[in-house]
Amino acid sequence: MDKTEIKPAVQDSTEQRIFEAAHEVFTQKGMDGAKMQEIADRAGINKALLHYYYRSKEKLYEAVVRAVIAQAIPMVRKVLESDLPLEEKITRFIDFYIGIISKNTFVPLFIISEINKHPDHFFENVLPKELPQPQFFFKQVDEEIRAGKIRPIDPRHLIINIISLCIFPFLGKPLMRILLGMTHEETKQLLEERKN
Amino acid sequence: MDKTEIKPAVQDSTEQRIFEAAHEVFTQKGMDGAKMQEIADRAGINKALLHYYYRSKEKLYEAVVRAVIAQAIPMVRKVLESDLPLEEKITRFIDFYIGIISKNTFVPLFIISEINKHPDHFFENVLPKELPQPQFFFKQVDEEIRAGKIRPIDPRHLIINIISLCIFPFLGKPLMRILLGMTHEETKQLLEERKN
DNA sequence: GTCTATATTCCGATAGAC
DNA sequence: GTCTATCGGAATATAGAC
Repeated sequence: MDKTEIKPAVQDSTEQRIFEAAHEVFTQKGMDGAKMQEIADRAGINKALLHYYYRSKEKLYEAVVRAVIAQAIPMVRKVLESDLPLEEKITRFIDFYIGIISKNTFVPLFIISEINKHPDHFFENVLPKELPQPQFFFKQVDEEIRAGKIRPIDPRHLIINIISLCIFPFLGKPLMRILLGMTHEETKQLLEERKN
Repeated sequence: MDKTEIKPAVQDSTEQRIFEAAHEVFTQKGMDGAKMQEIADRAGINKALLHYYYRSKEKLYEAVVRAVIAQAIPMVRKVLESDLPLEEKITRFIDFYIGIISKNTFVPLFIISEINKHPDHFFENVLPKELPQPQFFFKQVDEEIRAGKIRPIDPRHLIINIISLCIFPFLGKPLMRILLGMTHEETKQLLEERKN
């Protein structure tokens, strides 16, 4: 028991706190909008420490992006690669996904935005080793179509449809609120309802 | 014919060129990512001139936002307020919308992103005088449900669904391309197909 | 490891000549 | 109206004391 350092998964080390603060700020404001000062403030430490742990803003950003991607990929794989029956699979995915995203509203917009603005960061540096394999999902859809269980559809469109209907309502929440003239409460409730 | 200045709608004045350059840069990079230098470069003029025509970066940004909103609002009104039969209305909207957005990929993401990052700019300064009125649309949907023409659905969800399915595929295009392992060409073709 | 102070870079904005 | 040159502030990054 004389380890000099305990290394539990959840540790309140400075590095950890910095990372969490950076995660918040970057996902909400993007690479350009994020300021090192704000990150330092939220972490309750000094600007200089940011550079001590992560050499530069860019490196810190990369760490966050990597974490965000690492969290997102398994969710997608889960849909594409599990061998549950299609409908069940989709239902589960939607439940699971809407749960996550409700608590983490900024992440999807962050991913989409930053891919557009800084494609290099995503594709040169932070690309995950193992991309999801959609082939299995394609095959499954084809089978269910042949069995007459679902109407004929290009499986890629099906995926896009599902993802669109799950993600966009959250992305566009503020916009919709204005268009439909709703209060925050109504908006929140409406999104809850969508699990149908 | 001795007017000192001709004032056609499409004029290649410096102010016009600045605005167009600003429109490109702001919609692609957002308020924070956009740099005055880049706007000047694209307009083929000097940084100082930007300030001559538009006093500040913020003012220039506002001008762009105003234009973007002014262009977007009528599109939404068209769906919500015209008195075509519902299905026809939706079909037309989709055609029309996908046409526009294909040429103007960045605008929707710009709107959604900037609303999240700078709500003040959108809601304090640039709010359009006249918001679309969804009530008419709601009523129409109700009627068609009662007539048994469409299955029962909260009209707000219907709107959200339509918009999601139209907009998100473009927002998420780069993401989808990676997930599904497609080439640019395949992606483009897939989006074309979606008018179904 | 953590801080203060300072260097460095970048960018929006202004002054002033033409 | 348009340019060059420069100011001033903000933000990233480093030096160095503790």
